[in-house]
This record gives sequence, C-alpha cells and structure tokens, in this order.
Amino acid sequence: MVPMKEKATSFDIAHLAGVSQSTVSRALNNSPLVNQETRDRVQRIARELNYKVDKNASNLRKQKSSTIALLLFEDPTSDDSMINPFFLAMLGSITRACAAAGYDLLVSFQNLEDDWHAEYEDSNKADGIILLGYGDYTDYRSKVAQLESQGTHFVRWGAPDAAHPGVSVGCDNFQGGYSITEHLIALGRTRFAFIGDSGNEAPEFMARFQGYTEALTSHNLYESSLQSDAVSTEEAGFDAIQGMLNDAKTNEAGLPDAIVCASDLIAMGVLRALRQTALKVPDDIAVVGYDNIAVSAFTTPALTTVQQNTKLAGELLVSTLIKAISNEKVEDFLMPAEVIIRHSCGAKT
Amino acid sequence: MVPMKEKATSFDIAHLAGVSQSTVSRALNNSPLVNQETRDRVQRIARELNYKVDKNASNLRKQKSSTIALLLFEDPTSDDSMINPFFLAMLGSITRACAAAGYDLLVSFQNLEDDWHAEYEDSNKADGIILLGYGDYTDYRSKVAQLESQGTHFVRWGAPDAAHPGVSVGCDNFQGGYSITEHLIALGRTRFAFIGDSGNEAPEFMARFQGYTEALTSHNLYESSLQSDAVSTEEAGFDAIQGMLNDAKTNEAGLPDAIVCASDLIAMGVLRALRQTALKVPDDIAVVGYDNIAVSAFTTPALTTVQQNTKLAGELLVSTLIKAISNEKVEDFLMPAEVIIRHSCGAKT
DNA sequence: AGATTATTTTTAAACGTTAATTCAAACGCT
DNA sequence: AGCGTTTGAATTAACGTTTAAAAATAATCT
Repeated sequence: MVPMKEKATSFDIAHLAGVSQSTVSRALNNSPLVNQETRDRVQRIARELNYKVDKNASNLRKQKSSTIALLLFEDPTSDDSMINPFFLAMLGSITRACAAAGYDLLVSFQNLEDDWHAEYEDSNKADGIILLGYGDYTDYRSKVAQLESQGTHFVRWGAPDAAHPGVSVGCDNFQGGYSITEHLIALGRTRFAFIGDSGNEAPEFMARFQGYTEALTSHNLYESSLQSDAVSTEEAGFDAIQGMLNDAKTNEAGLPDAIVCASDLIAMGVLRALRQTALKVPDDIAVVGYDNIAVSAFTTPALTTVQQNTKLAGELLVSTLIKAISNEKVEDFLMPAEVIIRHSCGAKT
Repeated sequence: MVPMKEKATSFDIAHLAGVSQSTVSRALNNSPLVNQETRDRVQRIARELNYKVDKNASNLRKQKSSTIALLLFEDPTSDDSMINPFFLAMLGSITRACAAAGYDLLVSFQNLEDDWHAEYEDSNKADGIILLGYGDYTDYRSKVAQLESQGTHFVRWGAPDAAHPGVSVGCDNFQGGYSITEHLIALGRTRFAFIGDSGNEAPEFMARFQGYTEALTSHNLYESSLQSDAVSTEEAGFDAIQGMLNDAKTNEAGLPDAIVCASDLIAMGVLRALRQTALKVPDDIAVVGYDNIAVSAFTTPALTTVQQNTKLAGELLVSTLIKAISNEKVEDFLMPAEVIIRHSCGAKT
C-alpha cells in the first residue's frame, strides 16, 4: 500500500558512486579531504536518493545531539488552556533562535509538583536544557542543584540569584517595577496600590514590588500605599481589587488613584472589577500591568504595561546555553524592561 | 571545575553487577529472560550510578526514536508575540499526550512561505509528524503529498478533505457555526452578520460560515444577513465592524442585531469597536466568537463562543499518529464543537 | 630516477545499545 | 543413567554514522 522503499544509507550511495562509505560521509560533510569532483558526484547521488543522514547514528558517533530541551514549568493551579501567554511568546522566540543556531528543540511541560525528569542530557537526547518557569523556584532548587552537580548544561530563565545554582537570563523586574511606578508618579498620581504577591514564592513579583517600593519611597509616597496579594490570574486580580475597595470604604486613607499590577492578567481582572464600579479608568484611577501580553493592547482602556523583550530573551537563552555546552565561560544576563505607554495610565499622548 | 565524571554505560553496570552487558540491557527493559534477583541487583546499581540508557544508541538499534515532531504553521503576517492562543492550548495538550504515551516532542515553527523541511522522519529524528496550522493549506498541499508518497507518517489538524492527502483530526466547524447561530436564533435575533473570511483561503472559517448560513436559511433569515471578510486578528475585527456600521447607515436594512465572528480575536475587535458607539452589547447587538481562548471569559461582556476541545484534540492527534506509525489503519476524526454560553449573546442564565 | 611531500581514498575502529543465537546448567521424567 | 525441556546468562551481530590511521596515488623536488 505504501511505497516504503527502503531508506537509503551512506553505503548505498557509496556503492552507486563507486567510492567507499567513509568518502561519502566526508563528501556530505564538505570535508576538504575529498576532492571537488567526487564530492559533487556524491552529493548529487545523495540528493537523487533523497538521502538524509541518520541522526541517531550521527549523534551516537559524535556524542552530541544538536538538540536543546526546553522544560516549561507550569503553575499547577492553571489548567491546560490557561498557559501564560508570555511563555508562548518565549517559546516562539526560543524555537526560532534554536533553528537559527542549528539546534532542534524538545519541549516538555513539567508540573512543579511532579518529580520532574530532566534526564534529557543524561540520556544524550539533548545537549543542554533551558528551564523556563514563573514562580516558585524554591521547590525545585534541590533538583537544579542536582543538575549542576551532574555537570548538566542548563540555563534558567529568571533573575540572577546567588542562592540559586547555574547561570540565568532574566529581565530586570526591579527596574521594571521602578520605571512604571516612576511613570505614574510623573503623571501626578499619589496614592498607590500594588497587586501581586510580595512574598518569597514569586521572586519576579517580589522584585517588581521592591522596584515599586523604591520609587515610592524616593518620593515619600510609600507610607500611604497599599498592597494585596494575588497570583497571576485574571480572577485573582478581580478578587484582590474587590477586597481592597471594600477595605477602602471603612478606611480613612480612601481609595488609591493608581494601581500597579504584577502582571497583565491581574490587571485585566482589576479592570473588570473597576468596570462594575463608578470609578473611571484612568481618570479616577490608573491601572498598569506587566508583561505586555498580546491582548493587553485591546483591553478597555488599552493597558499601559512593562514589556520584557521576549525575542532577545529567547536568543540570549539559546546563545548562552550553546556557549555553556561548548564549555565557554558564561555569565548571568539581566535585560532591561521597557514601559509601554497606552491609555490605562492616563498619559496624554 | 565541573565534576564531569564519565557517563556510565551498560558495560560499567555489567562489570559492577558481575553479569554480561546484554543481561544489563535485558534487566533494565524488564525482560522476562532475566531472573528477578539479578534484575533487581542490576536496576539498583543502575540507579546508584544514575545511569540512563543512551537514547541515540537505543534509537539507532531499535530503528525508532519514540519522538514526534510537531510542525506549527504560522500565518506569516503574525509577529512573534501574536501566536494564536489556540495553538498554545493545543501545544500543551499535545505535549501532555505525547508524554503520556512515552513519546518526546520536537517542536518546530514553520513559516508558510518558507520551504519547510519536514525531514524529521527521513533522518530518523522522529517517528511521525503532526501538522498544525490555521489557514491556507493549499500552499503546501504539494509538500504534504510528497510526505505521503515518501511513506512518512503524519496527521494533519483540520477538517477531513478528500482533496488533501493523509489522515486528519479536526473539529466540526460547520456544526460549530451552525450551533452558535441556532443559539442566537433561539434567543430571538433576526438580523445577522458574519465577520470572517468566507473564501477558500481559510477552510475553517468557510466551514463556520457555511454552518451559519445553513442555520439562517432553515429559518428564512439568510436573505437579510451581512458578511464581511476579516483575518483572525483583533484589528481586522475592529476594522470589519467599522466598515459594516458605516454601510448600515446608508443602507435600508439597518443594523444587525447579532454578529457571529469567525474567531474570538475578531470578536474582541468587534467588542472594542462597539464600545465606541452607542450600541449596547448584548442588548442592542449580540456578539459571539469562536475558539474560547483564555481571555474570552474576561472580555466585557464575557464572550459567548464555540469551544474546540483542545485536550481531546491533542490526545486524538497523538494517538492517531501513533497508530499510523505502527501501521494500524487510521481514520479521519471530526470532533463536535460545543457552544459556551456567557453574556455577550444576551442569554438569560 | 628516486626520494619527499601533498593529495585523495580506503580500512577499520569506535559510539552504546538491542536482540537473535548459542551455550550451560538445572530439572523432571522414564 | 540417559534424554528432552526449561531457565538464565553469555556471545555476537547488527544499527548507520564519524574519524583516526593507514594506504594508495599524484605531484614536486633533488
């Protein structure tokens, strides 16, 4: 039923070209050890037979796979369809960067709770590993340490952390939190609130919060500011702002006029909650997010947010990892974060 | 600097366990040909050495890779950060289904315009291929035919299509378009509009449009309905509805009271455009989408839409492909689409 | 011509598995 | 004891490459 002609090997080509198999291998790898004429002949025949080198054999012999494994850590609370859009963007840019560098990409989703099997390099399926995850790295810190001790090559997405083994590429969350808060201060806002975890469980969020705090402190605005915890979902943002508004009623301080959210998803929940009140965004209250996910341009009003350069991030992760694989010296990299001004902050454009 | 102890091989274990190397292989593969006691001993030693079988050697010997390649076709117009969220959901479920079946997943983004290299199976890197893309399959129909003729194992996401070679798994777009239109008709809407391509370039959209048409026709509502082309982006939806509203002013027929969008992204653009008018959704005009992307629950009002079961889809794609790989007979599969009722349709819940 | 050197090709040894085949021992039976 | 049968483990070929080393051939120089 299916044609299924036997897959051609280098021996077949050698036979047809009247040379030895090793010459075929050399010719196909453009080795200078084989002269032009035979090289052309071999390559032509290979093309005619639609020959492709067997990657398993090649990898086995070369003891490298030209493959990178991407381990995506999800928050176990999120369901299948709620993967953080930011990761998707990263996935896209990592894929492209890998392809450009001649590497294939193996993708694996890992649940933080699972006993994740990072055995890709152990089993020679990948030359190195990219760890990409939001949130609580402490759970698997010991695992990462194990990777390190095994001599596995890996790069971690996130902030450099002395307590954390391995090299990392990340975006400067402190500066991002600082910059966007400064932006709001410059627009004349005075009573701030931050929504998003400030605890240790989410290092990114904590850094953003610290940047936020720093900006407020330097303008003597920190005293009166509010903070409410929320994980990175729309619902959490919705709930958090609800609680804050209720508290504000019974509170002397009154309502904030600017809300800094630790993620766009949270900000979307905040916008939805505020829409059910008499408060107008941005006139009565400014709202800003973080991540610049695809839909943030299309909320009402369009969300002012902080962008992490995912394209650069992917390229950096891949190039750093490839350097590590070839045992070059590698260093942590902290990318700057950029404020994207839209309408939810009330800036006049 | 790095410990870098030599990677253990099955010979090392054999030596330590005092058995032959082949016995080690058998023991680790739980072959009944080796007795319980030696098996345990071998497995214990393997664990202690943190031994992992070399996949390249294993694959080479077994002539299969236990790896599936996922080729994601993107619309070349979309930029990195705008990957269709639907694909992300699919990616997640495909990854999980692969893992559950003991397969690894190799991911590759392909630009429709590129000369895509589907040589994963040729080079024994993957046992089969999943083709996942929205939109115009005609461009690469010849390529797919080539896959078929080479005896490559692959499954295509999309509607079964006699003109299209290979087996497919898809969601019933006709039924989805029909069902959601019926839902609106049942709610008493009478003047319909469809936004989304009705042409051949987007087979999914066309099928949805045909379902829409069929539902209207059977209630004698088709005559007065409108249609406007739009690709699957928020902006396209925004522009399309703007044009339609302008036309409606000069038109006797007047405004529609129900808008069926070919995707959620389009519907989001429509919602944004309507928010700038005096028209209230859903009171004056109902809007429904298609895909049930993550944010559609959080638009204002929350979007009524059609859900494709991505979890099932991923499982089906993977299981179908695995069947094909083991040369079992496989058939096209058309999954039912489900209407998700929220607020934008005006249903009283 | 004979000796060197440069070029091209072949031979053969890995790479680390799996699995068919072979071998050896132990057991049950007449 | 002798003979088949079962069981457990060892030998030994693959699998399709790459590459070091050897060998053959051609080119260059006394």
